[in-house]
Amino acid sequence: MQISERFAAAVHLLCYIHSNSRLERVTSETAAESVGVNPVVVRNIMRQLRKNRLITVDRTSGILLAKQAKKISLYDVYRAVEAVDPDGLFRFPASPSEQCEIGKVIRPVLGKKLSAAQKAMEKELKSVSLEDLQKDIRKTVRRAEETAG
Amino acid sequence: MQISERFAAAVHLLCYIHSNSRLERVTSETAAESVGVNPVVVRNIMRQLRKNRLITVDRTSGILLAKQAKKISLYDVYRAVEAVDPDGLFRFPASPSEQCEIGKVIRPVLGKKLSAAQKAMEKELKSVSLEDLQKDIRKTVRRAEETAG
DNA sequence: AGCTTTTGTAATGATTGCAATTACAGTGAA
DNA sequence: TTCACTGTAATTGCAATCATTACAAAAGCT
Repeated sequence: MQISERFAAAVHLLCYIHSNSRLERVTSETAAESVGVNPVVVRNIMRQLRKNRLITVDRTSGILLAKQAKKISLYDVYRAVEAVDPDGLFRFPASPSEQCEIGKVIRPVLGKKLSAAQKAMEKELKSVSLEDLQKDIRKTVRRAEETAG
Repeated sequence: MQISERFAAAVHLLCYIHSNSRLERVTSETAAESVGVNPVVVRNIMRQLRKNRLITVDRTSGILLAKQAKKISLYDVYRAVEAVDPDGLFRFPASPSEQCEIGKVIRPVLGKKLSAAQKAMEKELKSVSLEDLQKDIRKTVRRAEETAG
């Protein structure tokens, strides 16, 4: 099982906006080309990012970040695109036996442990900003150029 | 998105085996009833747990844990039932643009951050044993009985 | 004002993955 | 040998994801 690529696509999209919006007009077409998905997918992601005030979409300037890159965390994006279900990351069988001691209480007991695990993952996402990513991207590009050259 | 209920079902199954296998014969039928899934689902989970040496299945004694409950972690179960894809928890768009600076490097750069997040989640799963769960279950049952009077 | 570009959104379809279920062969205990 | 289970394959139904088509609405440009 995997978390929908919509999340990674949204992060890619935001990085793309961040590094390109000053140089050229960013549209759902150009972004879709970079991310490698359909333009309509980009527009749907854009809707979620806009609703969560991570980007602004404007006729003249195109698509822009709505905040500083260092103020946008991976977690913000993850929440905006609803990467995981509101019921939590881990799914449970719908109807364990009410007769069985285990069945009666497993859900809250195990649920507590699993939600701690989910929170640990989300805490990591909170610790990474778009700016951090952008720095790593530049570093990686530079290193690749040195190796090639 | 959510992680397959097969994982939670496997944990439930192991708890059920742990608390019942001394008292009565545990079969895929009785276990399926407790967990609330089809017996074939239980047998398929059993196959994975057996392959990973977490349970033994024996004609006379029925289904038993293969190790002490304190030596089985949620992570062991999570791995055994292949709760997440070998490619990792987070999915990526298949073909980002090779022309674009971002597209060229986003995958490894973002991948590193996301795999750190996944690892944080898994670390939490490693910290919880079946025995821990069993204790919480007993505690919860006891508390419910007290409240009921 | 009229044309053009792009966004916003709905609808459809293909693909995939999950879980339920049916079916049946194999195995060992009684 | 009979019976009760396990082991496993095959199928079906269903839900989620993503691609794609289609088109109305908005807003720039001439």
